[in-house]
Amino acid sequence: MAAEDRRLQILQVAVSLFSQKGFGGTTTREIAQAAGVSEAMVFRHFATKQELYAAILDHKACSGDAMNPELMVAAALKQKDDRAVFEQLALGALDHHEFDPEFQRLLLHAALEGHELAEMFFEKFILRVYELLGSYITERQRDGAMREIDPLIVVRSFIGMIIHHSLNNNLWDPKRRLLKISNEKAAQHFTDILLNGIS
Amino acid sequence: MAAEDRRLQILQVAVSLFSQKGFGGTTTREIAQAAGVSEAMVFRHFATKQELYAAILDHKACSGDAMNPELMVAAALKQKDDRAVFEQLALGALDHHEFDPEFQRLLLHAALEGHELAEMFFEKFILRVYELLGSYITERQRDGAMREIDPLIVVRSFIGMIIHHSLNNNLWDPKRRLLKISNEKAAQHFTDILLNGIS
DNA sequence: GCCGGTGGTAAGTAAGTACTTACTTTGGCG
DNA sequence: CGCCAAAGTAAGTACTTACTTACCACCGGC
Repeated sequence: MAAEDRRLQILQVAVSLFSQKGFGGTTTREIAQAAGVSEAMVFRHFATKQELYAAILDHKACSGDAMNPELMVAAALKQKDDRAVFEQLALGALDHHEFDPEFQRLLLHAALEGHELAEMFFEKFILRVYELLGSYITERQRDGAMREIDPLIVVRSFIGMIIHHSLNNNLWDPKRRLLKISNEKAAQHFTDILLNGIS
Repeated sequence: MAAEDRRLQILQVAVSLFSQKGFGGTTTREIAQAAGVSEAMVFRHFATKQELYAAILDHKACSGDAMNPELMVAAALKQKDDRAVFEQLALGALDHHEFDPEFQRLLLHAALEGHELAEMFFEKFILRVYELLGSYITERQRDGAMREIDPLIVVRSFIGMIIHHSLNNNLWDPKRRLLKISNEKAAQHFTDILLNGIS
């Protein structure tokens, strides 16, 4: 097997294990076993367990497709289509979290363990979403389309609905005992409540 | 030192460590050291590390003061004072999470690790909040005070705002770089957005 | 005064743990 | 073919881990 492929395979196997059991809860032997190689191979590709962990977070958080909020709603932003802006953003996030639940778990583990890449994700993504949405809301307030209220509180409310909904689906209630609803409907209703709430 | 006191002391020290570094990331030696005793004392009071962990989750999640949502808003519920119902609930949760940030971290760790007590917390608390708020909203919809919309979605939206705000403050943004706001103001604004959103 | 139980420890043990070393297999190329 | 580097491994090493054992010191009551 080619080195590059093996490296990627180990990485993917490790993603799954780390997301399930965290950094401290996963052993290098488990990773090697799951990849079907000896431990020595793991350490040939990643000098230390930490380096493997960092490579994973890097791979997941940075080489992102849905990691660019501006692109996702650029059209709606220009048209000042409030509903489209919020609904598309919500749907994008919900779909991403449903398609790749490991991502959210990994990120949570990293944040709880205080890994620097969790902070990096915060700065490179969350901060930008707040800025993007915040300034859009400010603009719409000046237009008279939304009432006066701290835009950051609005953003927090909206992001809260979305993230918490994903967290519920992925972590607390994977069987959907509390609430079973499509991402489309969720995005629509969250947007509905928010836009009504600040109009 | 009396046995009961020592037990409690070890428990509290372990709470702090587990909440910081999780189950796998905390060693029994660290716990003993932090409590100022030998490891043997830890194992005299708790047969295994697992048992200590379970005792902690039990202690935190069950012997709860703010663990009874009905009591907190009983008066407001009877008076059908919507604003008071939601605002008091929000403020109670926000204050609790601010006063005891370890609780949220511990719970998250437990949920990520798939500990049974996380599920128990879900059933004994979250489920009940959904039922309580859900049925209240249904009632108010019949009264014509709120528009027709799945009450569970409303509950999820509101809980989402609250939990995500606490999670932000405790985990992602302890320095409050994104949003610095008192719990009172947060509870007020979240309630504001929600009630306007569903009126 | 000494005795038993309670609170406490120093010094283990066996089974991991991350990581290494010294060695074997394999596949592609002149 | 013969060669050799890259892919791969078995069997370590040094250390940590959860958990034990065998032993001490205090102290109230007879």
